[in-house]
Formats: sequence, structure tokens, C-alpha cells
Amino acid sequence: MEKPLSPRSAAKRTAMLDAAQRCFLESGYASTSVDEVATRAGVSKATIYAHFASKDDLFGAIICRRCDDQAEGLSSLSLPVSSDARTILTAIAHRLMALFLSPEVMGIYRIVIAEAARHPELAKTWYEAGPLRGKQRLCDVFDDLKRRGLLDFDDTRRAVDAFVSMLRGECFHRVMINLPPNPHFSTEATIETAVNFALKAFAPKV
Amino acid sequence: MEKPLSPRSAAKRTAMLDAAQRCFLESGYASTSVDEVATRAGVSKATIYAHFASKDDLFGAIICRRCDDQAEGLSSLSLPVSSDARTILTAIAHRLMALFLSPEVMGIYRIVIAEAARHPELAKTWYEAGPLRGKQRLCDVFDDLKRRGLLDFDDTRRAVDAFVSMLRGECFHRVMINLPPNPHFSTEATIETAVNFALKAFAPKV
DNA sequence: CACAAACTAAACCAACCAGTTTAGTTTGTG
DNA sequence: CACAAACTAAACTGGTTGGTTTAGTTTGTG
Repeated sequence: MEKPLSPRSAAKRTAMLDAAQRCFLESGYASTSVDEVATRAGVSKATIYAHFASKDDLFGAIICRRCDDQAEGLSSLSLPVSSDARTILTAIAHRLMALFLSPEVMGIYRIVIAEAARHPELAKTWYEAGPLRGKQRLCDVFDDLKRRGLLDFDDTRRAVDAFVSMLRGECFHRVMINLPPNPHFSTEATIETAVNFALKAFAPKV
Repeated sequence: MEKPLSPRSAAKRTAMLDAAQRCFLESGYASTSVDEVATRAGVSKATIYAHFASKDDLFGAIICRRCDDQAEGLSSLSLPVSSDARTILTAIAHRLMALFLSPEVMGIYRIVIAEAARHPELAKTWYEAGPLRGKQRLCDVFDDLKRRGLLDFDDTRRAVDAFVSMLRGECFHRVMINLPPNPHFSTEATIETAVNFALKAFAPKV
């Protein structure tokens, strides 16, 4: 079912996907030529078309592979053992920020936004495999914090969404559009602000 | 200096910019052909190249015009007369959300992200004329609320950034990548959640 | 009416691109 | 060694693109 798994030269496939990803993230979908992908993958164009039905199919394969990777990456979002809400939120925030600002996640994010209009299914697949599942995991964490009386809120999903969104402020935006960083909105400052606000907004009743 | 202002047929120019904007926002920069822009503007291709040096120049002109429009749009961000923090924050949030979700702002946002790598100066120009100035205006509003003892926070810019960012959550993201809306994260719910959290996080000391 | 600026349609150019085909080479396996 | 699957380089097709040019038309003004 899953594909009989071709011999060792499935390394070619990886090379193609890697090269294509780099090309697409650098230049966008339309501006990337299959010839260039072939060259950078050290592979002939015919081989690309032997593995993928079309340029579109190749693009889809990249997004799907990314979705699988994301699933793994999520497991690193474990929460540290602590009874201090600030410690836990800060640790989560650090991991999230590192994830958001990583070149791969950032690059895929940019291209999904750019291509969402022409590849709606891919955008949906990516969003559900990545951001949505990530938030679901965070919901578990937040529910646990609530159960332990460290935080309080009415709606877990909305609390998580607000917390995550606060991390995606000025700092995130500047990186996304290649602007130089603003020291007043450094990664550290962003995390600290978000955690401070969350601690107040989600403070348990006394 | 400013350009001697061509005769009435600068209406052509507007038509070209309008058509180009629609094309670029629909299909992205690379997938839009100058011929198509010409057709949709009801103009010959030669006329386009008489007004703009290149496709790139045309693209730049659109972003710049958008920056001017944004400057105007900001003045509509006046705050209502009220001594209730919730009322004021809710009113601001409504205006911001309407702005963020409007097709033009959304479209420009998408394309700036997509083209930031190849047009860094434009991304900078747009960001400073739009989001940055918008936040500066909000800082004035927030400072005023603090002065009146309705809210409290240490750093105005960070408070504003956090508030604005909370509005750009799940709801905003779904629109951005053309996903169907999730009723649990409706515009109204997003605003209510953000305002509730802000009121707690920015509550004045008793 | 005359004149110049701005416009038009259409042909044109050189470059590029997705995708195919051909003819030949590598490579692992029995 | 033999055989088949996977690969390669390179040429080729049909189509598109940014940009230019040409030759002719509209338009407003004195």
C-alpha cells in the first residue's frame, strides 16, 4: 500500500525534495523552474518527472513531507516539571518562538500564505498537521495547568490561541518580511511580555 | 518637483494601478503577466510601459499607493468617548479586525510576505507606513487610557503589540490561507477574548 | 486647421519554461 | 555475464513572458 519502497536510490528522491524546497522557499513557486531544481539536486529533469507527475505534484510532496516533520517536532513540546506557572509558560514560549523563527517553518509559512489561493487543499493539509495540532497539544498542557490550579481561564482553546498569538508580534513579523530586528522587540522581550500578560490574564481566583 | 500632473488621462494611470493590483493580489507577482494587466485596465501594453519602467516598477507603484491609502485609513482609528475601558478596547478591536480582514489589507499583506525576499525595500516601506504607524497611533490611545487610570502597563509599545497580536489569532490565520472560518474563533469571539485578557493583564492596581 | 502628446493594435524578439522523447549509461541482482 | 530498472544528457515542442517597435489613431489646445 504505502509504496514498495524503492531501492537505495530513494536518496535521489530526498535530494530532489531538498533541492525543490530550497528553490521554492527562496524564489517562490512560480519563479522556480524545474530545470533549476534538477540542477541543484544533481539529478536529471527526466528523473524528476519519473518521481513526480508535475511541478505541482512536487510542490505538494514538499508540503506533505513538511507535515510529517511537523508531527515529530511537536513531540519536543513537552512541558518541564515545575509547579511554577511562570517557569512552565516561559519554557513553552521559548520552544514555540524557536519553532516559529526557524528558517524552515518560516519559509514554509511564507510559501503556504503565498500559494494558498492556488493550492487550497495543501494549505488546509499543512494547517491541520502543523498549527492546529500544535495548539491541540498546548491545550492539553494548559488543561493540566488549570487542573493543578496554576492557571485559570474559561475556554482553553481561546486561551492557548491568545498566548500563542502574543508570541507572534512585531518580532515575528519583522523576521517574516526580512526587516532588521528591533531590539525593543527581541525574542526575549517578546517572551517575557507574553508570559507576564498571560500570568495576569490567567491568574487563578484567590 | 512632484510631477507636473499629466492631463485628465491620468485616469489611465489609476486604471492601470487598479487592474495591476487586482491581478497581483489574485495571482501573485510572478504569475501575473503585463499583457493581462493591460487587458483588464482597458489599455494597451505600450501605455503601461510609457508610465512604468518595468513590471517591477509597476509593482512598486502599487505598494506605494497602498502606503498612502493606509495613512488615510489610520485616521479612522479614533477612539470613542467613554470612561469604560472595555467599551474603548472593544471599539478599537472592532476597527482593527475590520481593517485586518478587509480584502485589500489582507491581499497586500499576503503579497508583501510573498515578495519580501525579492523586494526588501518595498516591504520596509509598506511596514513602516502601515503596521508601524498604526501601532504608534495606538500607543497614543493606550497612553491616554493609562493617564486616565483606566489601564496600566509598564511598556506601552509592548502592551499595544500584545493586544494587536491577540487579534491576529486563529480567525485571522484562517482567512489568510483561505480556510473556512471556525465558529469557535469568530471575529466576535476573538475580539471578546482579546479584550477580556487585556482588561485583566492591564488592570490598574487597586 | 494644425500640431504635438498620448494613446492604440499588432507584430515582433529573445528568453524561458513545463513537460516529453530519445538514445545511451549506470547499477544492483541472480 | 546478462538483464532490467533507474538514471543521464541533450534535444525538442508548444506555449508564455517581459519588453520593444512600428505605423497609425485619438485628443486637447492655440
